[in-house]
Amino acid sequence: MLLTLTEPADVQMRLDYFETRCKELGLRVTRQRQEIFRAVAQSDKHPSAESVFMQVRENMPNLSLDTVYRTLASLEDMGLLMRVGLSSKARFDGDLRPHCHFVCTQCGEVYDIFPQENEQIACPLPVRNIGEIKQVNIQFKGICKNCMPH
Amino acid sequence: MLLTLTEPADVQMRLDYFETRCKELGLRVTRQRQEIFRAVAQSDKHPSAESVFMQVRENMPNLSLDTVYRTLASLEDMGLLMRVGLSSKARFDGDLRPHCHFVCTQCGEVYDIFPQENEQIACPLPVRNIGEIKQVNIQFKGICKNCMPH
DNA sequence: TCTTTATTAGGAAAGATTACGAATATGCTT
DNA sequence: AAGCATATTCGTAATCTTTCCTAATAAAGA
Repeated sequence: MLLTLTEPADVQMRLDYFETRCKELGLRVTRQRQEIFRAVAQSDKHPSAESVFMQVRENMPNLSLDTVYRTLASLEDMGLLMRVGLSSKARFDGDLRPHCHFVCTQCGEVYDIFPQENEQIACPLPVRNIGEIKQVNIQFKGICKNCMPH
Repeated sequence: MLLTLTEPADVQMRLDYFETRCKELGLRVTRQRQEIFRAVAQSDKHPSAESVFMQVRENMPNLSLDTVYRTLASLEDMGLLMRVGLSSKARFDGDLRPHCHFVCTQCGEVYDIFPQENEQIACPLPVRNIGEIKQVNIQFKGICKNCMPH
């Protein structure tokens, strides 16, 4: 299968936006942040922290793994990249009726969301070209009412 | 908020189905498996491995954590429960256009799925009652074509 | 250039999950 | 009911992923 690589121009635009965003938020534009963001922005491979670390390290041998984790988390907070999946701790659900989950990023609580009668969850997308689906997982992330500053 | 607890009768039905399923697959119905499955089946709290461990341990002080992890994984394979979220390793995506992911449970590869022009991803569900949504995550799990026994 | 202070490197610690060998108990057979 | 074969479990150690801590570093404004 052919994967379309992100255009360099596009990456440059994103890097520019990254700098803008940093300045907006009063965050320093360090070389580490730039390179780490670039590594994710120009990849189609959904890299792990470890693989970002390996790649950026080629040009920055002193980069620490902690910095990668810290930076990826802050880039996520800044809305510059998204984390695929959830937190590092597995949670289980014995209820197999089709439903979604709302995960509170503050307290970690997981809420069930059952679709209304007339609502369809299933998204009939061109997934079948990729493989055989065994399971669908729809998650919302946000702040739950308990954690909201009333 | 009031959470409806799963009916006991329902749990008993699930336990029966659990036994049937074990026998179908030639797996032994051990007390550990029963109790671990029961703990998840009768909970609305999306428990973690650790909390299942703690709970079942009250009546089985010798239960080992390894057994909990092993059993939860096999129950997932058997289709008796689902794992909320993904694997233990975080993956990141710099592409913020709305799209879904297909995760191959065999090789771990993550594929992007972009919706067609006329397709809507967003599911307008009663999520707003729970909190403020920051992000939506739609994942498909299955076996990708590369890993399928052609 | 100088100063302030956010950020990083490096290693150690914590947290979550898995691996391993000896002991146990299930399901089958008699 | 007893015995057997072997899948499963226990207990602990090891691994893997992520986070914490402190001195050193470097970005941004004066």
